[in-house]
Amino acid sequence: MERTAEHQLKILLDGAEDVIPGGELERKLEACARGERPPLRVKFGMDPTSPDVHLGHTVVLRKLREFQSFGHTAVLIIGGFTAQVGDPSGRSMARPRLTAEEVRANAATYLEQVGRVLHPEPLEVVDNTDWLAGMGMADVLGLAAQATVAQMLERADFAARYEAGRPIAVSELLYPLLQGQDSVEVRADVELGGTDQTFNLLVGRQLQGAAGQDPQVVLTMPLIEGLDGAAKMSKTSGNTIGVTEEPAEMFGKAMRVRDELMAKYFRLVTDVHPDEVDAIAAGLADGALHPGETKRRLAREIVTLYYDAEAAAQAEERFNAQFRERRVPDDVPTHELGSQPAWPLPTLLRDTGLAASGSEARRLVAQRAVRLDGEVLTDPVAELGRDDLDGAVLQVGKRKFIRLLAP
RNA sequence: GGUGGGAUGCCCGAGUGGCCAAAGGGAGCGGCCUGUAAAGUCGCCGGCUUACGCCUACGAAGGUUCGAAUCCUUCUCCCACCA
Repeated sequence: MERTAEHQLKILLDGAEDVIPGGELERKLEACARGERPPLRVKFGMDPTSPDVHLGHTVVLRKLREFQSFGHTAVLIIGGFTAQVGDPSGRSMARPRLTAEEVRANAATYLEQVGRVLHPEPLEVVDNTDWLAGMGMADVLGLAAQATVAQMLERADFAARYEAGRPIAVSELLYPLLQGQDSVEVRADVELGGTDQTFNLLVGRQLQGAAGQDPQVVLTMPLIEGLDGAAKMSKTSGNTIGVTEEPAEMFGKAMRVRDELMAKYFRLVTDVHPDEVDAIAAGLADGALHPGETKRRLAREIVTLYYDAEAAAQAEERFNAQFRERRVPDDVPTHELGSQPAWPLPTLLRDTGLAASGSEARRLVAQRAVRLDGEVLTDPVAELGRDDLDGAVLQVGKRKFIRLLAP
């Protein structure tokens, strides 16, 4: 066990939203430090429904990683069973039910991506299909008897829907219990989750207590807003920065983070030391730090985390060239022209994917958004000959470029 | 089981026979501004077409009508209230 319990606690609580019950984590850490108990088993569960890991996920994953750094065991639970049954949560009653095959494939992709954040060990990966799939009706009823309807209705999500008269499937009431059962099965000492998971995590405590186990400590992390600055980062909101995105893409997206969220991003998704994050926040507040430059730092930190400092520097250079100096980047994707002698502009825009349809292409031209080698094209019906096009860069808006090549 | 309400473009939501490719808002896209932030501002926002215009579209299928998102019939799905 590395470092003192006190030191661990300070790091582990940094950025956290809530620890329940207060003081309990400290006691467990101290017991470990004194060698009275083995390293903590820290649980984190995910549904393998969408395997794209983004910075929102990393807020919790990075916290899990910190536990690993202190020698504690990360217990990653793949919700294979849940994914196959189909979680009818929220409005999306049509949540996909995945087959065992899809679950396996998603889980593999997911693990590969999670591996970019977590340490390879100490790490346990388990699938809750192993214990949930085999439960009989009697087991289920026994589990269901451990919580009351009134208790379930306290969950914010359920309460709001019940109040509004919107449907709540009976099966939904069981989900928190299944998740709690996971905690019992893996004998979790701590469970991590976003603040929206608080209720479910607490159910785990309850079930563990009933099973005679020492209930897990619940440690919740804040939800981080996505690039739109409004909704929490999620694939459905389309406001994510994915951990597998290319450096340039990652850097560019990071530059779109709202000013007000910068400090939060520094704190939750980068390795910048907490004390320095405080300094950055203060600098931004009193104007000592330039927001644009600070955001460049943020973008660098993020890219460095998933690639390296060199990739980050390149991404920044490219970014500056493109947006500060308005130069055409030199590594733009190419498009092979066909064999005909000339192309109508709308057709060209559509074929290259720069416009979704001919109609949109015409609109873009009318709005002076289309350039060929930097020259604005204004004639929506222009016929462009292959000699004019070969090697030229076709551009739409500020950030879409295609280099045209004749065969 | 009974009664009533509803299904409109990516989302929300107006529209109860022609002026409806369908108000308004949001999202999105583009111009200006700029730090690819926010805010602001102007424009676009079903498809095909240089254009005239044509096609597809208001849950599904039929029907009435010169003409239907709007009326009728059947069907599917959702919701509320009562039991």
